[in-house]
Amino acid sequence: MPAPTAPAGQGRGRLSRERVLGAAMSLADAGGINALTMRRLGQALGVEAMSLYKHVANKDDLLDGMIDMVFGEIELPSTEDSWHSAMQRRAIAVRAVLSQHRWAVGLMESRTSPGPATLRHHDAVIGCLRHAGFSIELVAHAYSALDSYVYGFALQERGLPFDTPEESSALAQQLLAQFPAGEYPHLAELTFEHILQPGYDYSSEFQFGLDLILDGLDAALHTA
Amino acid sequence: MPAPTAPAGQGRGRLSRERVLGAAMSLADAGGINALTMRRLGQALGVEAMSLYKHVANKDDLLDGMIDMVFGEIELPSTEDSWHSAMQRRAIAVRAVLSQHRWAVGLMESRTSPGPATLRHHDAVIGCLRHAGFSIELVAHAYSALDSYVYGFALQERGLPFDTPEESSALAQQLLAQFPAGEYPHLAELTFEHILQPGYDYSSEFQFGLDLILDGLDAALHTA
DNA sequence: GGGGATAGGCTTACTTTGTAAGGTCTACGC
DNA sequence: GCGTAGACCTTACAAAGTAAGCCTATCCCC
Repeated sequence: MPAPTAPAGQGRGRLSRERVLGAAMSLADAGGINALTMRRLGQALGVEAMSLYKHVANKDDLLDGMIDMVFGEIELPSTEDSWHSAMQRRAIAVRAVLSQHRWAVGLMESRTSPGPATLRHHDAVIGCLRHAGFSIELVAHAYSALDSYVYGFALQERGLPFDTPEESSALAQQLLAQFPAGEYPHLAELTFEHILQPGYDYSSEFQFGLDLILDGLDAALHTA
Repeated sequence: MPAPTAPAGQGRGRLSRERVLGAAMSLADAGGINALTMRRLGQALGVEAMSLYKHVANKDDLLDGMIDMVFGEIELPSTEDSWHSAMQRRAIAVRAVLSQHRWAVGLMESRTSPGPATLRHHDAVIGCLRHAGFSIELVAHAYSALDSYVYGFALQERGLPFDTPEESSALAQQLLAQFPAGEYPHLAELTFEHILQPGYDYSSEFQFGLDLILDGLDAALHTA
């Protein structure tokens, strides 16, 4: 009686897998993956925790769905660009998405049942490289190298204590101050003379390594 | 009265931070990070869970200690080799350690208080590169690129459902069989014609990407 | 040697988590 | 009108981390 018909609008309407996944992502984005509990998720949706189980099988299924949604946010590489720029754009897009959803990198590991968006994504990337003349073997090499780098970079970025360079450098300074003078000279040098310099931003390191890999693949493609 | 003096031998003697950390690593190695609970850890040491708190501040501290122990297992790069082979050896060593302690990659992220072994390790790597003539900036580039790759690779490796190629391929086959024929043609091609081929082993992909990065650094060093 | 301090281990108990089992209510087809 | 199905709720339990406080053996100083 209170609820009219709730024509699938925005707010209080019926639950659905999509709404559950979306709310779960918001929660995790805001408070980290540990802030995502079934009870809190229910609360965010105005519902009891157990009601969620009508829409996801269990928490693992929820996490699987979230990962697939993350992949869904990544634009598929087009086969119209050169493979080089397509892969560059994709790498940047993946990193962007992973740094927006910091919880995602840590999950990729254990989830072993890829969803449709994930599979579509992989298929498109492989297709792009095959299109450009990569042998199957070289595709495997390339994909492994690129993804390892991108995921690893995201992992490191997420390890940083805070988001802005200012906060980060404050923390590094405090950390360095703690350990015995002269104990780690090279680490200290790098920190003081580079990382703590104004304007340093770890995220700008991404491009360097990416170019290394892309250029190397270029060479491999042409000598093959 | 029952315990004689227990002269710090091997088994039932007193606890210590080292013994606790060691047992925690064994538990995590054997059953994954989720198998590591304070109660089970206590049980493994013949002790109640709460007793552990005399030796570690809390579970986070325990995890920090474990990570530092992992770093402690990695041989420090010597400055006697060429930087190229020293970095190659180090990368391989890191990967080996991370694949022996699969739980470790997933933790690196969130831990932000490095222990002494970790700091020593970083210092030695940076020192090795500086010794070889890398500018501070290039050291930062190089370290970021190498570690991103190594960690990312370890992350992907750990995502694989099972350890042996046989198990893995069985699973891939089963997975592929599930999705609609022709839906993901490139992914299917790569899987059937490469990954499922006898003798394929993902771990051998490591070297390819590593060489890409090392060779690229070589070039960067010489053009600088 | 005696006495008190200390440290390492134990007991108990509370909170938070995922989720199993089953109840209730609402809407809709006959 | 009534029964059936699906969505949501209530209750309950096991497992986790850990706070608080107890118990006892060891060790140190007089």
